[in-house]
Amino acid sequence: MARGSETRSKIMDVAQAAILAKGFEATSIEEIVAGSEITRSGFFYHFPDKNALARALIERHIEVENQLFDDLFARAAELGEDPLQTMLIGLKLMAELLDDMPNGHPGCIVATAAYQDRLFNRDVREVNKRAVLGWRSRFRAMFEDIVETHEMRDDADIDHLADMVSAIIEGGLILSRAVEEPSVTAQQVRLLQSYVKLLFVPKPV
Amino acid sequence: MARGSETRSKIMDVAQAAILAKGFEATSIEEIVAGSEITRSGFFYHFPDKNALARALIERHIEVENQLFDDLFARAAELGEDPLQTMLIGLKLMAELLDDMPNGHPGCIVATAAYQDRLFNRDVREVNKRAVLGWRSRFRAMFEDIVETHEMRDDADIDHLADMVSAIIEGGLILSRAVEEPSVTAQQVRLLQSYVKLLFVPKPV
DNA sequence: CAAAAAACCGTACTCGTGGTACAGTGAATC
DNA sequence: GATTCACTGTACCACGAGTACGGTTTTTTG
Repeated sequence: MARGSETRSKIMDVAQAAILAKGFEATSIEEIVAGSEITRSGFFYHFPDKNALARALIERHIEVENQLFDDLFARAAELGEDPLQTMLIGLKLMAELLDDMPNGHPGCIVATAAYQDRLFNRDVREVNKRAVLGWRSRFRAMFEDIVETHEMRDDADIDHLADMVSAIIEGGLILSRAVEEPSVTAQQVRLLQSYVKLLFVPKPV
Repeated sequence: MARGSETRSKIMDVAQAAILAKGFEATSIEEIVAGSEITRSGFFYHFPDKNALARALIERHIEVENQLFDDLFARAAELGEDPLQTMLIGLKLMAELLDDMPNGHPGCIVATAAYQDRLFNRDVREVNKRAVLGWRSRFRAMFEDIVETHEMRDDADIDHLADMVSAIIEGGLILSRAVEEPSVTAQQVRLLQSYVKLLFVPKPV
């Protein structure tokens, strides 16, 4: 990695840790600078302002998370025999992954952005929106595969089902933070798994 | 209402509207003051600092929401024949209520607080925590009634089920904000209703 | 190897916002 | 009539974001 992008990502690492722990506004540039072995000038050389930092962080976060989901559901597809099983296994793996993070999930930057509308500019909110729509189409595709081969016991819209995965995770993260119980998110994902299990009729063996 | 508490609640009204639209940090005291026909000094007469405002808002919000839930599920209990039906009707009513808010739900202050840990002091976070635990015990009581008379098709923890109501709502609110689709929250509540319907075996008529 | 570009450092300054201090004022209350 | 409540007005401090800009050190490149 070139020298420039190396310090850039170092800044982002430090910023991300601080922001997830204390929130975006509560994290000062001074503080980020101190932890990154760089000066204020150096920071503003890489990012025109704090918004640019936020945007970069969200974009990186999305990439990492997408990769993680890719791997997770690829593994699930290996283990599962059909789309429904793959989804069920995938959700179980997700819950386990969430459990393995003793301090709770690092937290979703996307949610932070959603609740601070005007603090971030249009740009950042657009990136955020695209991320959520990305998840929707990802899970929608999976549910489409399922409905092709499995009957539904209740009529649920597929787009809404796809959104439910995101909603449960985001909602779980909020609860776990509010109540200070890291396990909550994983529990919610397991309930979602239970719903999917009940909603679709398994293929006869 | 006495003169003092009148301006106090006026400040809170203005602040709440602004905060839900733009976020806590993005709303300046100057701005609140301008919309409340009061001076800066007047603001600080009522609230020692911004944190006190946040705390007062959360507390008031919880009261209003609790009252709303009380009414909603009281109505549902009138319409339903047993605990399960009451819950299913209650969730439907909730979805309708969410739908009737054309600009989407005003948004949950609780979530804002959850994602800005250090911005608020311990006090505010405690209030927030109590609110979430309050919802948990509320819905837990309802689910306890249900399991007494209905069999479960999958084993789900009752506390987790109770949390799911909050999680779905909070998660739905985040998604709807991020994607700018006000209908998302209600859709998620309907899916939760679908889950509850599938999870419990209805009483034979 | 020299020139140019990239990646910084230092200092100094502006501006908005939260918060403090405190003296003063009009209206209600005791 | 004195006191308290609910404010107003002014002045002031601290801190963080952001700008401006000149200087310095690495890297890269011709």
